[in-house]
Amino acid sequence: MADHRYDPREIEPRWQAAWERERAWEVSNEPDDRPKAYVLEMLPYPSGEPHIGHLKTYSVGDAIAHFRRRNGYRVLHPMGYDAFGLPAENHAIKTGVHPRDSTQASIEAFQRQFRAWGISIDWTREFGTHEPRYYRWTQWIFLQLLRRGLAHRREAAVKWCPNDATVLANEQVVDGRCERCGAEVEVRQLEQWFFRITDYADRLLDDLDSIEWPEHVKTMQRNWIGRSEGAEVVFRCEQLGIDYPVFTTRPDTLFGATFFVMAPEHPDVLRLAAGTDREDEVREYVNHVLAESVETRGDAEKPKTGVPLGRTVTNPVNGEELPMFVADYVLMEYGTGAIMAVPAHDGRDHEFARTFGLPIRRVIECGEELPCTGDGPLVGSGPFDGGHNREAYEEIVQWLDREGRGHASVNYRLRDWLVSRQRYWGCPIPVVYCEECGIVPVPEADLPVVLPDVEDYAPRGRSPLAAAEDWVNVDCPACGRPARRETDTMDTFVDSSWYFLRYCDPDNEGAAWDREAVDMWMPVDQYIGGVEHAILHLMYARFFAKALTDMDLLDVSEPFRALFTQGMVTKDGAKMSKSRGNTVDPAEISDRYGADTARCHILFIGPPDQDVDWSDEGVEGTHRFLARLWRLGADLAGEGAPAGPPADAQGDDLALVRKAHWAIEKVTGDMRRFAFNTAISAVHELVNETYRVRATAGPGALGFAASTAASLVFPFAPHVGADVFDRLTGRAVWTERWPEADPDLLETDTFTLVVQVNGKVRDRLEAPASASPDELKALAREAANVRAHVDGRELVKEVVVPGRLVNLVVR
RNA sequence: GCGGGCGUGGCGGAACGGUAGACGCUCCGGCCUUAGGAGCCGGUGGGCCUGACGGCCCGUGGGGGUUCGAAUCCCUCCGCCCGCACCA
Repeated sequence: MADHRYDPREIEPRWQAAWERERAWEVSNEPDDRPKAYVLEMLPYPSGEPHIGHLKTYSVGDAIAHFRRRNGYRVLHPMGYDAFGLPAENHAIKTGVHPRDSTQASIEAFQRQFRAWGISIDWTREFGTHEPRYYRWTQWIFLQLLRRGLAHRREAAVKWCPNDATVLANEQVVDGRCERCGAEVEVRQLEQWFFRITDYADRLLDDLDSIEWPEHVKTMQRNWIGRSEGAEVVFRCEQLGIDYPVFTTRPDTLFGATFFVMAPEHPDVLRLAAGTDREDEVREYVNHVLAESVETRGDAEKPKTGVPLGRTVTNPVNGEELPMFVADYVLMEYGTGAIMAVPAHDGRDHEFARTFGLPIRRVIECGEELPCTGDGPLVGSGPFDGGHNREAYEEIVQWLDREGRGHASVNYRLRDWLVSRQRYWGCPIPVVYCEECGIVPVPEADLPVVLPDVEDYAPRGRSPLAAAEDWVNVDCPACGRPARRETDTMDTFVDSSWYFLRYCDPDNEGAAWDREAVDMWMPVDQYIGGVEHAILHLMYARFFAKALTDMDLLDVSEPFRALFTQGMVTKDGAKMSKSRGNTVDPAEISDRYGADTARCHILFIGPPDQDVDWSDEGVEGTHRFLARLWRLGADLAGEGAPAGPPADAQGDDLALVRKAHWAIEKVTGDMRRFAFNTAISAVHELVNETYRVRATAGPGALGFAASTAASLVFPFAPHVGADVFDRLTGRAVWTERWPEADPDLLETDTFTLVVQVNGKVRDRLEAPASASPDELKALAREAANVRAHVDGRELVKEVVVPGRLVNLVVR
């Protein structure tokens, strides 16, 4: 007789040991006859202990991995750590603990938790991105990009975080602040390493149509790439004999241009003003703007400022001389850093014109007040007058092209990816600077360039690596003369842009991956992670896949075929944070209730793609449910109940067997659409129903219902699922084929016919499933409560929905 | 400002255009028990009529529309959330 207490502390380690012993989740690279499925959750950044968000991500991913396995797939489900990064380094600055040590401690905490949660991971493929055996190949990829011209070094105005003393990628600046530490970001002119992600802008945009991603994530990526079609138009400054091209999306408004504006960073601004009476004023203005924080500068609400340059340019379409200005609302990094201003049809130009008393000339009759951006016939536009602006758009572009004054053009918001970081805890950039040879790549045979130990991690505006003199000074690989290593490290997003490839072949010492291994497993069939990576990581990884494919190192230009973004876990409706004191520690939950309860509950409380609120009361309910299932299984097993359904079940037996098949059908459908919350509800129903007929149903039906519940709950609560299934059947549920509902048992002899009169429910009655529409109508008309609403009125229509309802329309 | 999403009981949430509120939490009642914070069974949107069985009305943010029938589709307004934002 079983001990009748559900004891996860005994059950969970026992099954975890069994899975480890059997290497249940390991897959080899030897092909077999099963189709492959690569199920991957975004790799964790190891900092401290796992939080509740990790529990959710890996609970979702594990449910998918289990479901695929039991549907006959060979599932690759690996784990690793995104181990380089600022937090470990900042911690090192504060405490003196080497980032490697604090990172290692955190990795161990993650490993412990993931094992305690019973996540089905192939641990043989595990690695951290900070290990030389991994980052050797990150460096190798850098060299391949360098060779193809996709990595290059250039001076540019870049975002600088004064607190972290490093440059940042555009994507890491949020509202003018450093994404990591919140400090206001400055702009600095520095020479840095970039990846040419902009070369891939169109493909990054177009290929979104080929992948199964949430629409809102695709939209975010499209907006970030920000493709705009328009024209480049050349305005000439006759005084200096220089042509200034501008980008515009509105060539149709060219006759409405009344002035011309350049960005303060434009290299010609001071040169243009030189010698005019505006020279001092311009210099002062430019200095003032450059000192402004990105946040202040970017505020669209603040009043327009600017200074005349004392020069003019010629409008190519009508020969008009337009006064030139410098103003901070024009950005150097977009278009050409200069614009034609059409105050009648652009809000910002309008505002500027009003402030400076500049002419505003309407060129489109759109029937609205100025400034307007609507469509209509052109006016004041010379030969183009009267034509609709949409058509004039094309005609004007053609005219510009013919005259050699412009051409159709496309612009992107996307910038090249700035990858240098002046920080210690990252992957060293494998190049050497030689006075004779310039930038020299480290020979592939000399990789990895191992990150040296240093004493002082504090950033001083240059990488802490610069202090490691022994390491920095090397012989030039090309000419052998003394040279110096690059001391910047790579953005950690580089590390995570290819890790999913390394999982396919993690131990390869001769190459980043074996082509066959990667061709076999890639792409990732189901990727799971937080929506916070919708732009950064997901864009960079797509770029890498495309670049590597172009280099013939890979066959898949989209790395993640399907993406699932899970919502946040909140507490009391608010984001969890230590400062708010509303954190829920997943380790504490799984210690108290068991990992199954923790995992199952986080999936049960709401749709996994939405934000869900954690409640400490609610988790008791899930624990109760699992305990009920376990006790049911233990009791029935103790009574020797067979797990097979009775051959010709009747009465309660039949009803219960049907309920089990209903649950199979429901859970299977819900799994496919990631509706884990309703899938778990269906198992609740099956367990509840089994208890209800516990005294009257036969052991065969009861055993079948309980073992089916165990089988269905396994993807969410694998330990309980395995234990109950084993007790009832003696078999390993994880090797069992996912159950299939018997269509005959999903059908019933009768159904509840809902009868409506004028759309309102007036009665319900049991009707034979085989009844024809006419028979259903007849039944409906006879229903007692229906007659009270129908008698004495004219029946004008009868709507029949077979198997569901009849609606009688009366007047 | 532009783009996307959401709004359902006391709470989390269910509902191919077809029984609104599955399942869980909470609360209430019953059984079991020396006891029960254990377990098992039942009830739990609001209002009204009825002794009872049962019945009627209202109800998915507000208003309007399409439909035999709308939480679901369309229009409009309100509120909340997310992304982008002086991008020419």
